[in-house]
Amino acid sequence: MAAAPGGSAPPAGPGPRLGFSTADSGVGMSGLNPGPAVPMKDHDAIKLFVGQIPRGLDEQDLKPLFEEFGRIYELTVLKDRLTGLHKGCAFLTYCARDSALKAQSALHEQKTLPGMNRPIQVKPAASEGRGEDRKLFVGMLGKQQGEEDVRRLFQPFGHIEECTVLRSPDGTSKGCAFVKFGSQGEAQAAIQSLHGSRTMAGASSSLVVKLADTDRERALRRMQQMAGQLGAFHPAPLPLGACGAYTTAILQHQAALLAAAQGPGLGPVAAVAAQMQHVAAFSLVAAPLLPAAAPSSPPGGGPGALPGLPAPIGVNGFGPLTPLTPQTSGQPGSDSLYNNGLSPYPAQSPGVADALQQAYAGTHHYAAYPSAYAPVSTTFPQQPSALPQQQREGPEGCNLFIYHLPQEFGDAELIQTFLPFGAVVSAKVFVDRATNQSKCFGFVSFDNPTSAQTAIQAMNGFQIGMKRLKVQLKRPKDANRPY
DNA sequence: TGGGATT
Repeated sequence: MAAAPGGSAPPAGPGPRLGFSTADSGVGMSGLNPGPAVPMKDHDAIKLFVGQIPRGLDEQDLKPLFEEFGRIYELTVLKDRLTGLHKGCAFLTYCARDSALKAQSALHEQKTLPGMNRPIQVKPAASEGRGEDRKLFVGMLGKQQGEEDVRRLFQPFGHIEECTVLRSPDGTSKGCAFVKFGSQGEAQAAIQSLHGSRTMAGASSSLVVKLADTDRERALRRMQQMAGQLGAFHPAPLPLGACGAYTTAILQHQAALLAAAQGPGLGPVAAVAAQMQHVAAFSLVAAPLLPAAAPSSPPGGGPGALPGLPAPIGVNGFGPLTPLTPQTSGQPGSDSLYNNGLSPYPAQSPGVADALQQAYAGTHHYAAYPSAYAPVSTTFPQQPSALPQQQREGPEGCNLFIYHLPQEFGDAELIQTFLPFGAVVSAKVFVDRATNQSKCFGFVSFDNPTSAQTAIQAMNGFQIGMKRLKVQLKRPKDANRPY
């Protein structure tokens, strides 16, 4: 085993030694390390767990049994740390990997030692994992870095069993790799030293070195990707309860646009109206969670007054702005959903525009609190149930660039904001990987250019606090390159 | 004002 650099010894186990060894797993152990010359063990040696050993047998007694499969590097009976009592099991490492495999196949559950009712257990120790705890995922590699470059980077930390750079079908690197070490300790040493330690040429962030996904995690990831593949967002699966004040206010704003569209034939705004029906249907799903709609419209042409829509439940159904439906305040659930138990919106019945201002002012107000009182994540709750979506661009003319987003805006809020204008294929707020902070811009893709144009019409210049949203078509990929 | 990935 190669020593880890920087003087930090890998925790996988002691090197060759005689006599006593210190436990590496919190159990007191006495060691046996046979042979006058200190034996070397193979870099790929396997540490075996041996179970169902009679309490009366110590290392010297067990040695002959196991030596017939090869030279023993280390054999240690596990003893209780406090009482020193034999725990009925041991760790066994042969010098050669092959010896371990032979011993396992010859002994594991094949014979029962005297006095035991169950057959002996001989199998790789849990600390050996199944490769999972010594296989690393490496991200943020430069696209030109190949296997050899990656090996050079990792070889100081131990023996590399596998090294694979992930590539697209056309052969270009995906900027990430798998590196499998001979031991867990080597893998951990590499993580400690390399993760975040440098930024590779051509990478957008510092090197990522972490344990690779387990099979289970991988399966989960696959499922999520499948779900993401289903494509455009349909309103129904989105958890509405997590909808934040901003989003709600924006929806109110959209409702205001609708209200302004009372006459026929207003083009894009009429398209919004069509989409709002979509949203109204959507809100039915969440209705049990939400305050009942006001039976009468608020003054000033509020959403309840919208003409031509099936039922006014939709817009009110979204709203945390309880002043619009004051009779609902105090209903179970509404406080925790919408007020964070902190500062209810003032009990008045403003017009939609006012409600908008209130919502933004309120949210900014929260953000000014010490984080212990009003963490941003409370205003915009995490949505563990929201599946990570596949990033997909829509057709030409369907992709929007949105700038001056509120700092707290996440993907979910972006989706909510633009959903009323059409089927959202993807929505992404850009996040600084180092700080996890939003960069306050993002992209939204629709499945048709009309939706995109409608969204620009409705939302470009929309004021939030001191800023106005900038909503425009995304520049084509190479528009920046002058030549 | 651009896509951070898991054989």
